[in-house]
Amino acid sequence: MQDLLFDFISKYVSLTDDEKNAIVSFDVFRSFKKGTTLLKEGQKSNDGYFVLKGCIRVYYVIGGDEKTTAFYTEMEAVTPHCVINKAPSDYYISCVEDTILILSNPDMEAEMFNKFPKFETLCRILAEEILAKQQINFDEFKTSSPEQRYLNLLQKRPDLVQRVPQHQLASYLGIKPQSLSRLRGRILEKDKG
Amino acid sequence: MQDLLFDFISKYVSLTDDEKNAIVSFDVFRSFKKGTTLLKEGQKSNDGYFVLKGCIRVYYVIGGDEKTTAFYTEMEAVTPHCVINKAPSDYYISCVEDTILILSNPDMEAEMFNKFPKFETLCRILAEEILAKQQINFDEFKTSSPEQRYLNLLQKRPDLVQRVPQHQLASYLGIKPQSLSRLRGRILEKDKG
DNA sequence: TGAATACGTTCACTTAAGTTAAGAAATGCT
DNA sequence: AGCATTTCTTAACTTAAGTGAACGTATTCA
Repeated sequence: MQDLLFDFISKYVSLTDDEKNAIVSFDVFRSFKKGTTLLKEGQKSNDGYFVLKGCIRVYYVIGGDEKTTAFYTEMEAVTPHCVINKAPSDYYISCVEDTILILSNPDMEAEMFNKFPKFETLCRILAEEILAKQQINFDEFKTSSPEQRYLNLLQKRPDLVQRVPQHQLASYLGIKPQSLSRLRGRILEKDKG
Repeated sequence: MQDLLFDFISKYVSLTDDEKNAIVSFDVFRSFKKGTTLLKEGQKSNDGYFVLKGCIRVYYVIGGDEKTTAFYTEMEAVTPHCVINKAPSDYYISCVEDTILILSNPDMEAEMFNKFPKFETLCRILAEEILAKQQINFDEFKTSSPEQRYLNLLQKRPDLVQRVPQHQLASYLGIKPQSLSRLRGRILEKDKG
């Protein structure tokens, strides 16, 4: 399991055994059952997440219903907004599947940055890379219709469409579940005709 | 002008005079006339931008027309995707107004990170903070209607609505200029009634 | 300064998403 | 296994965005 992490990191910086051991010594690997809530609205937390296996989901509760805005799957990382700005969370995070995560928090990061500056480089590069990807994602979202967004998702993250409930996918696409159903029907019709 | 930069940085890390001089020595302050194109589709570039004064705009040309996806104004920074992934740019960046920018590039950053590790900390914190803001932004976009997005923009960046042409604002809101016109009329009606 | 271009608004019409409701299918739980 | 709940789909109707066109008003620039 740890190898998954170190293989991932090796794409960005090379770690000595010392550095690897330092990570392991923090004992950050955690397993969660499907449905587990990791973060609640109103809650303060210091935990960042890196998904080793499984899928977690960010959602808001607005006017009584859930609005899903993000899914994180294997080798994706997220530091919740509430960790950055030290305020109560605006949203929930829960496990879509049985999930294995690596937890991080600012104290642990500070200690690591101090001992091994290389880790700060890693985090900077990761943040910059994720930010750039996020921007492209947002751009695509803005410049396309719900139908295009769905087709795009089928291309880019076909696994998501399988492993995630439709109604959660719908709000991820910025539409209602009924519209997603209809839209899928429309696409099937086109493929036939 | 430089003070604007150093005041901004001082919110994150404190710089010595040596460090300030190092920045200045890179001679990174640049002025551009309204309408100047900073980056073109297909072009490779290494420049990141920090807006000291003015406004720059990111847009795609899709099927012959412009889709504006971002505006950066005073004290906002952007590193184009093409700089991160070293590929030709998918989009254009141009100046909405006469603009003063600070240019950065990976070589210069590497040198600074080397001499003053504090700069890497600054960049990491900035990237993390911008990423968190961007995520909230994206979440708001996904969970609201074009009308709500416009009202939200009026609240959060009222200046933008003034300084930017309507048709550019429209695609920024994910809709057509005609729809923005109509939508604004609708809001005015409501306010009256 | 005058012609050309770009910009914003309005309108009529089309298309697609939101809403409400109902029912079928899948899932979870005891 | 059987009941309850959640999830997905369908349908009819409403609302809003997309489209194409027209028109008046800046802006640009030769």
